Amino acid sequence: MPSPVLNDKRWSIDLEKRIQEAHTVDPQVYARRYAFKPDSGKELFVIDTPPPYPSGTWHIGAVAQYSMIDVIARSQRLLGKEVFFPWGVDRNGINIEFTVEKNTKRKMKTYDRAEFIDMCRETIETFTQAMRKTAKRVGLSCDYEREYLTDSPEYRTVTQSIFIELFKNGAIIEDLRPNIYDPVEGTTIADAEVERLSRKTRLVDIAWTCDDGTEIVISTTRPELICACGVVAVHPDDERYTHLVGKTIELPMPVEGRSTSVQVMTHNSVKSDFGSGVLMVCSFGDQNDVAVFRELGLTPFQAIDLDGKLTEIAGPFAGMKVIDARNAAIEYLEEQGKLVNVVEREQEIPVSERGKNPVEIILLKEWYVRQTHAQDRIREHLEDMEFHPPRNKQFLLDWMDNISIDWPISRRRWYHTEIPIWYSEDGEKIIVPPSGTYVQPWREGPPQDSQVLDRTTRELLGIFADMESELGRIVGEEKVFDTWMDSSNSNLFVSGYLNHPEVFERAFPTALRPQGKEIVRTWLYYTLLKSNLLLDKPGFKHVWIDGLGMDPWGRKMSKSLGNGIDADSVLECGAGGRTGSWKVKGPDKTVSLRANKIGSECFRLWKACDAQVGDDFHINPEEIEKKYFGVLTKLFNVARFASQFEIPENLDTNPGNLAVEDRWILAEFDATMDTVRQSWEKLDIYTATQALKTFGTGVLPSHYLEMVKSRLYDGDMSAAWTLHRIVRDFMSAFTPVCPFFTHHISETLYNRSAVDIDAFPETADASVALGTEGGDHLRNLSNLLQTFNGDTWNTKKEQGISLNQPISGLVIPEELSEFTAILTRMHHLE
RNA sequence: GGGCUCGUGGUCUAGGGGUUAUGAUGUCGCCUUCACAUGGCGAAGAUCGAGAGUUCGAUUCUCUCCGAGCCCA
Repeated sequence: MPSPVLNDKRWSIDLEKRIQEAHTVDPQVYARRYAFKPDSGKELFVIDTPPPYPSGTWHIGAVAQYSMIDVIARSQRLLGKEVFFPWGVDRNGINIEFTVEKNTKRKMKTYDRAEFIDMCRETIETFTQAMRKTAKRVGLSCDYEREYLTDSPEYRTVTQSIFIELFKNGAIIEDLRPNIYDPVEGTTIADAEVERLSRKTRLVDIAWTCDDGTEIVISTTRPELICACGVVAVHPDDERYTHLVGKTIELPMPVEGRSTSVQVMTHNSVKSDFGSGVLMVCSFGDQNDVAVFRELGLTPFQAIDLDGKLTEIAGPFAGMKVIDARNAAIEYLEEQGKLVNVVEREQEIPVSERGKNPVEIILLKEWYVRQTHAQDRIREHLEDMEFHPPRNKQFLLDWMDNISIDWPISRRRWYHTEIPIWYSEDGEKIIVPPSGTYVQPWREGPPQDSQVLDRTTRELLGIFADMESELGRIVGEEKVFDTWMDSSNSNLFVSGYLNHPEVFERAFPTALRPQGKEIVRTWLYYTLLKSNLLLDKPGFKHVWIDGLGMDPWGRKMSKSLGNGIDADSVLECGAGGRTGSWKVKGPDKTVSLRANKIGSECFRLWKACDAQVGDDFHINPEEIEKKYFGVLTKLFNVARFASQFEIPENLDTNPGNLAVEDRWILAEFDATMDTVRQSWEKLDIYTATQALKTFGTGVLPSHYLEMVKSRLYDGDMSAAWTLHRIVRDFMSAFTPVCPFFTHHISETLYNRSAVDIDAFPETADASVALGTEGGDHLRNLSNLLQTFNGDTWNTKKEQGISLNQPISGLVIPEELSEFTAILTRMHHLE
């Protein structure tokens, strides 16, 4: 008997790793396969890869999502597109600042700014390396040579240039507005960065006195803010207080430099059933206060400063931290006999997402991207974008419905892109660098060819070199951008904006934005906003929004729950014969999970066909192995079986003398391949993979191979041609999901790697293709054929005969008369 | 409190106004059969979360409730 060309007895993790290493060993080969070649003449397909944020370990759910982005990248190459699958790393931001602060046990602002920035860069570099290793291990076919870092001068230049562009066209403005502020980290944050935490707070009832002597009780959790009270409000329908409306009411605490009383007015937002039904409105206790101040046209007070301490209007409490001032205020009120009641209760308070610090709303002069006016236009652009799955578009629409204020983009942090502005001494003119230059105004002066603009009208006044003498002492902006200001340029950057205009022309709108649903309101929304404000275009052709990777019980993985599963442990499971085991805290008890072999190919296969895109998915290594490693084993063995038979010289040309069963399986294969091709075109990974799996582990081995085995052993070249043609094309179509597996098989058997195929395989036998009469006829017999085989196996089993023993008395159905010869031979019918 | 998802054999999952409700895994039974026992063949296993409504007909559409998750206030 001939021996198989595929040496290994079965697919293994060590084999997978060997193939993977060989795959990346030659940079030129790698580049030929995966580098972006915009001049190849093919249609461009640029993927706006989510640049991961390096922070120790990479979340396994994100790794799973990325592997699916890779499936899309590879499937688009298979369809003949020129794919740019960039590898970017998001390195700006407060996370890395926190890491350095934690490592050195020193707050950022105690450092020299330049020194701190260097420390951040060094620290993040080590994380970046680890992340790239995982990316390669899971098989991402990114163009790593063109790696971009969002903290590189090249990337930051784009951010700064876009800012200047938007400032000039009026989409970015500077204004004094109430801002959400994190006093501990000392920076403004956006709406999207606020979350809520449940904490114990004291709700205090305070007695206030009106000018007519009436005493009323007001409940509040923020007594320290009485000094910033602008108005006392009751609901217009609340008859208990009608008589008080318009009266003046005395503040129950001493204040400095402001009136000691306020008016009682009505407002619809007051909840009559909360406390006494009377509300003190302070600048600013919460977002509602902001709205009331705006609607009633009141001038806000600055009660809290940038350090989170009360200002001088707080009189005796000035200079105290908010929490100390609160305690002191309660004590004071008690002494004065104005404290009616105190209740301790659970309340959800707004905190910053990163630092978990209670946030304050304070008045600050900041930079804003105007966005409320752009919503309708963005909606129009959305019509031209295809969402996968369509229902996940709703996350975006809901968020857009809630947008009521502009986007504050300036932050008082350091490891971010600098706002590229200098101010003239009189503060009336600003200096901005020329497009394409990266500047750091906190430590350098403007380039000579910078432009001087009027700060309010944005009118161009001249060139810096000519005007330097009349500007006085120039001050560089110290503030930086919100990191989303960087991230939301990613599609522009990877498509060639500014750096490669001729590519950008063809590549924008960017072909694909793949991402998780948890960052729809930030990354996706801000990107679309930018593309709209800058170019008035939709940002993408396709938006692909995947669900989140959850623990085996469907809960979010988190350190505190102890239910995390490390990505590397899954990818390395089985390497060197080492099994994997995981201790995961379940809802009731800690569960031990075990698996012998997983690896990248099995992991990818699992993600590709375990659930449709967009749904949250449960990650359980035990199940991944149980359900999908067998699929790989099966497919490998089909190929290994085939590999022992002669491979016809010309697999591309149909020999023309095929037996009916050969033509039948080719008819079935053509239908499968048609589904696969269409699914790859629609970015439908699930359907494509399911179709391949069903064919490759089902009808092909169970029915066709059983049928033609004896012909193959007899050296029948028609059967060999059919089988090899199918195996070869199958590997090509399957390569997006399991690139190393298919690479190995196709290279070993056919001297041509499946990963190099850049045209979807053509029909092997045109006479049985989808839509032909001959093909339909054969496909219609499939069920009957498979049922007959099943019945025959069953009958043998019932009669206690082994499958290769002859059997008599079975009748082949009339419709299958064409198959009489082969079925008789297959089952040893007598 | 509001919004959006999701609830289908033990477990995971497909589907969708009329189907014997898909597939996998697990369970059980049989089979060393010349690619594969990390396998093959077969069997059992689901009142499609609960209730009401629309309909000739609902697991599918609508509503209410229950449960899970995410997001927001």
